[in-house]
Amino acid sequence: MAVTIKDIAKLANVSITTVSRVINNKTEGVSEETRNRILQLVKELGYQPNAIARGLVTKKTKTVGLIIPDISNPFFPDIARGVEDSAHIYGYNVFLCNTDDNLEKESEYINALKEKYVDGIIFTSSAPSNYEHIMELIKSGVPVIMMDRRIESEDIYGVFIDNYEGGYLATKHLIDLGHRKIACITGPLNVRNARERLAGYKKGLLENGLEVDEELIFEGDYKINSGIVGTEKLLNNNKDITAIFACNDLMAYGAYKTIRSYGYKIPDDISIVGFDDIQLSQILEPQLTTIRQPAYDMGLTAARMLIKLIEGKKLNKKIVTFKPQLIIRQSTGTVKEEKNYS
Amino acid sequence: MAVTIKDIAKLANVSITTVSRVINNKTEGVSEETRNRILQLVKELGYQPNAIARGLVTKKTKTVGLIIPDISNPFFPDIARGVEDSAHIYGYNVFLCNTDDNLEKESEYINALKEKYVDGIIFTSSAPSNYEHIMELIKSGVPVIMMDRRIESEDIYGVFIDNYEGGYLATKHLIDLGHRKIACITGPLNVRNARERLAGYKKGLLENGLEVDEELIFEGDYKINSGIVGTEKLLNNNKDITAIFACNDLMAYGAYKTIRSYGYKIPDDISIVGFDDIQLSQILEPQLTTIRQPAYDMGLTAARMLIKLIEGKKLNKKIVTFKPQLIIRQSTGTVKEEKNYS
DNA sequence: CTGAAAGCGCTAACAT
DNA sequence: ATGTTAGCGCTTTCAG
Repeated sequence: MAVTIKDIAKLANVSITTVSRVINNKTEGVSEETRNRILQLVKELGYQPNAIARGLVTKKTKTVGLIIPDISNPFFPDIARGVEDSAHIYGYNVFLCNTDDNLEKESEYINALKEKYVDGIIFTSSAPSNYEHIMELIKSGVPVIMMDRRIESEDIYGVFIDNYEGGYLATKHLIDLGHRKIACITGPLNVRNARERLAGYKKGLLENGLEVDEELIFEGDYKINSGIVGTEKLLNNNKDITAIFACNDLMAYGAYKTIRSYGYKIPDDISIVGFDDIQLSQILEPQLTTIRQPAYDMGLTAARMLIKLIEGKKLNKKIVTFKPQLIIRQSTGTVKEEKNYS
Repeated sequence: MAVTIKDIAKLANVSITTVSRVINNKTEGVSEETRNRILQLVKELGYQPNAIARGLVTKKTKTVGLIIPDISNPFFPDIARGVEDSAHIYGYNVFLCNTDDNLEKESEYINALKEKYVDGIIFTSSAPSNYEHIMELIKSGVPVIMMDRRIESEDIYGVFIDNYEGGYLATKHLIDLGHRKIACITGPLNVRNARERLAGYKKGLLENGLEVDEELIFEGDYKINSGIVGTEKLLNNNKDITAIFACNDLMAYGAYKTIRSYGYKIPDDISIVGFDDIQLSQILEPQLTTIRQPAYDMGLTAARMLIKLIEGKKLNKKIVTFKPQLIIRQSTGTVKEEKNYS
């Protein structure tokens, strides 16, 4: 068996309390001499504190849970990295949980994490409206930071992005370039951020004297394929579209594919704006113009907030909303005259 | 405080032992009647076992660690997902740890995970040759599965891919298409898999009567930028290159960039083969021909092996080596006559 | 079929 | 400055 506090105590001829004190850097109550003696032993024997035993008495495990839909979705690794980096700095480890937007799995993980006494949870829930399990979790006393996807409740902590503003920015950019027939491929509209991005799109249109044409709106699901299918539909029904706002980058990639297969050029024939700015959007040809979400920073912030909460510190704000940023690259351009007047 | 086994025992008028028995589904030793009474109480009170307390006595935590260089590197999310899925099936949770190929961080995480009594660890180490900390970890009794990057020791469990074969496959494909001047952008050569891919490349050349020209080999670091820089160097010094084997997809993307900025066409002027087959390689235009590593399956397998090990079951093989697969897409083509004879 | 008791390794009053 | 003691919530002999 591994060496314990008891072994050290015996060898140092002190009580386990004393050993515990020096292990935990309790400043007072131990003479320099005994402290050194113990530290020496600790090193010699390669003593490692048993976090499980410690957790049993302190009720703190220095462990947090990160519940997300899917780490293979390119939007999440950066978030996860931010969370983990931040956690690591403060001495926490993070449990990774993938729910596939499945409510049952969400509940399963919540239970598992509670049983393992995580100190807190960062949660990107798919729960569109049905978030009792989350409220219950919060009520049970576990600190929770909601992340990226907002639930309607007011009584939560969270890190989000201003999706409305993002949708607006994207649309405005397109309008500024002269586009008038601007289609929108939305996310799944039961998810709040999808509705917000769409609302931003509509605002952009309206504000510039353009009408919202439902024919130009296609409800996707944030996956590549719906970008492909959506663009096909849109293009087939509306020959005069000059621009598409895809509500995430993945669907923008799908749009690329369809547009190419139709023999159109980006941005000469059709401009595209995405949303997220995942790493590969800069690699694509042409590089994707998109609305950047600072995923890494959001992860960093969420973890920092969570740990403050855990450690009983005050938070200035319960909700941090990041500003989205328009990143202009090569997939958007001015409207070609011929098309404009055709 | 949360409800404990004790509370249940009191209310059910039985000892905690009995409660423990039904909680743990010990088949024998409890009458149907008491069992039901207890189960009823468990449900009513929302009892959740305390995994920490349990862990303290059983020395098992149903927890594993996953140590990788960087979850934001697109190669790792699929692996992580495989590991997590597999772990979840068996009731384990996984700690995500990013080391940035930093030996110190590796050791830090090893310590943290040991203190938290993880039942086992899946490890992609950057340790090129310097892997004492890993051997020590293994000696300390923690089951470890090495993953993706092989260390030289024989006395390990691991899940790898046949990198040699992969390098060979890539090169052979290019040769079959008529290429003779084939450059190679390698990974960091202190990493074994990079050396193996390079060796496979050389074998392909030699086997077909071509010479290995060191001028055509550039040592990269698996990151995009080294693909950019490497391709520049290669192209500047060797005007007659008709193909490049980039030892991972990320560097292939870099090569794309440079080749385009030079005004060349892929694959008409230069063919490219990558390695990994990360998700976005199908989205790129032209779609990348590459050597596929089944990342998700590798993760799945590693976790399954680890859990078998943890649970004391026999493993048929200590090392599982996956076969790489050539995925022919659009970035490779036959050599153009003019170029061939110029 | 059920229970009493010990103990996992540690922290935290409460002495001294 | 140091030690004694209780106990965190659970599993596990060992008895009955």
